Amino acid sequence: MRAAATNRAFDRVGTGGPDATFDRLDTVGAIKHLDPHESLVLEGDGADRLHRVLSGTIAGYKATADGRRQILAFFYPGDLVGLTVGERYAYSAEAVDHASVRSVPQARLRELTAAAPAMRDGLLEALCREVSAAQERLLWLGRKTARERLAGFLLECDSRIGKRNRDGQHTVPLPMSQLEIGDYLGLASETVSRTLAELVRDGTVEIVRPFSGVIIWDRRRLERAADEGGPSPYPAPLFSGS
Amino acid sequence: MRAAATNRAFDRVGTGGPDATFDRLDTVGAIKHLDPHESLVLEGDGADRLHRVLSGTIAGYKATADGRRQILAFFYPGDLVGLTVGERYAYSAEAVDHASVRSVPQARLRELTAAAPAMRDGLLEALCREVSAAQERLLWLGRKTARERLAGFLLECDSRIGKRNRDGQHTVPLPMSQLEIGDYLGLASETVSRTLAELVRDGTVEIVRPFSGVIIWDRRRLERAADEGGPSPYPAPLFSGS
DNA sequence: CGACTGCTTGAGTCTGCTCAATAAAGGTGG
DNA sequence: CCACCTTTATTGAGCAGACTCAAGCAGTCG
Repeated sequence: MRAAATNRAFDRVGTGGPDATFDRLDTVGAIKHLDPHESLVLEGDGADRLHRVLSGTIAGYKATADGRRQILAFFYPGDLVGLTVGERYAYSAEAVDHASVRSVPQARLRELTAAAPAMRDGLLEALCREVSAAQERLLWLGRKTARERLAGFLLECDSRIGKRNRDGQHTVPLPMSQLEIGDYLGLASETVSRTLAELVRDGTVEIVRPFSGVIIWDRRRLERAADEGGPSPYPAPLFSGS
Repeated sequence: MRAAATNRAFDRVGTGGPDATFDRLDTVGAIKHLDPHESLVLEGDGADRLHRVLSGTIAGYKATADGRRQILAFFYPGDLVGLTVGERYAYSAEAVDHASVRSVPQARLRELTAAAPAMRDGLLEALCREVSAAQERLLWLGRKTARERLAGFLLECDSRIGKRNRDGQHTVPLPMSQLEIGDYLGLASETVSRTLAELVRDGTVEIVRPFSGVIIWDRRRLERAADEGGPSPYPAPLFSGS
């Protein structure tokens, strides 16, 4: 049972997605392996396939003519890449590290959704979560400081792929480079480095060397940093009045 | 036939949405009138209704504890506000000007979607467009200059609610204040004012006084401003090589 | 005809960017 | 296994785009 073995790779995905809903996708389509930075889909290309991440990390992004890049999402095992109603991909996607995906032809997908209403509901829900995630990010990029964005990012990564370690702390793997984190947060890579250094000086987090993740030492402070920005002025208001 | 009369209000919506798909929504739910700045839904509240804009403009937004605000979308007649799979609204929404909506209870909506597959497909498509719009905006907020964002915004407004006037130019109504435009583009209202003044100095657009919209005098230049930023260095590369 | 709200414009500041130099990792071939 | 080369991270110096604060103006509404 190869499918079952493959599935185990994302049993641990924590967002509580309707992952099980898409299990039957595992019976169709071809598996593709990607090297770091290898392209999976390109914005504007015909959206002939839907991709489900099996292992590794994929970055979805948009780019401007002059090379600026905005990463829209990091996709982890269980996530769907290239979901669209139109006939063209709305964004490009490439592997962050060594990754593998199962690519399901649109035609097969249509058959499956026609047969299984639960599948269609699953797609609706996945799409809904995608909207919600993108909108949350709009607040970050439009209105938050570098410190707030990075803190929010680390917490987001923790909830998706973080694990509690033997010391009771959470270790958050960061498979992407600081440049990619910057492209996700709308920051220069230098700013990511500096801001991360600040969180380390605080004692909020520790960097796993060589750079491959962080350990969260003071979650409370990290949460405060995520929606206040300041190093730690006064306890969070917690929506008391007004 | 009051429903038909109400419908006419958004016959002109230009995004080619599946508006007709939702016509049967017009047979259920109550019509609500909203004054400027009147709240329609609040983030976190129980998402017991889906709202369809009949007239006017609605702003969907998220806010931070300390009052910073990011407008996620402006909703025009025909648009759906409050679409979510979860049981809580993911964002707040309030009227920009005098507006009216039809509010359909979730229960009725479920009945309707159960009965009409086309309705469900319509929701899927609407959601998909919402993702796409949000992701495009991520690129703006993360990687574009004030000039690029504003130019892009004016073009977006034009394509949604702009009209060709007698002189052959496009007139774009802007029902929202410059503060609201700023909250949409992640800019201070002063920056909106200044940047708009720059486009006026260029001869790219003209402001309709009192401030209520713009006339686009040089669309080519506006398009260049939207994806280059610079006042007008050299003709757009148009993706020639690489 | 005032009072309010929203727009405009100026002056100064600041966050985050660019450019640049150095250090640390990772990969490759001898 | 080591020397070499490339890529990525760190840190500093200076700059700039956009923000804040503030004053003045205009249009609207009671």
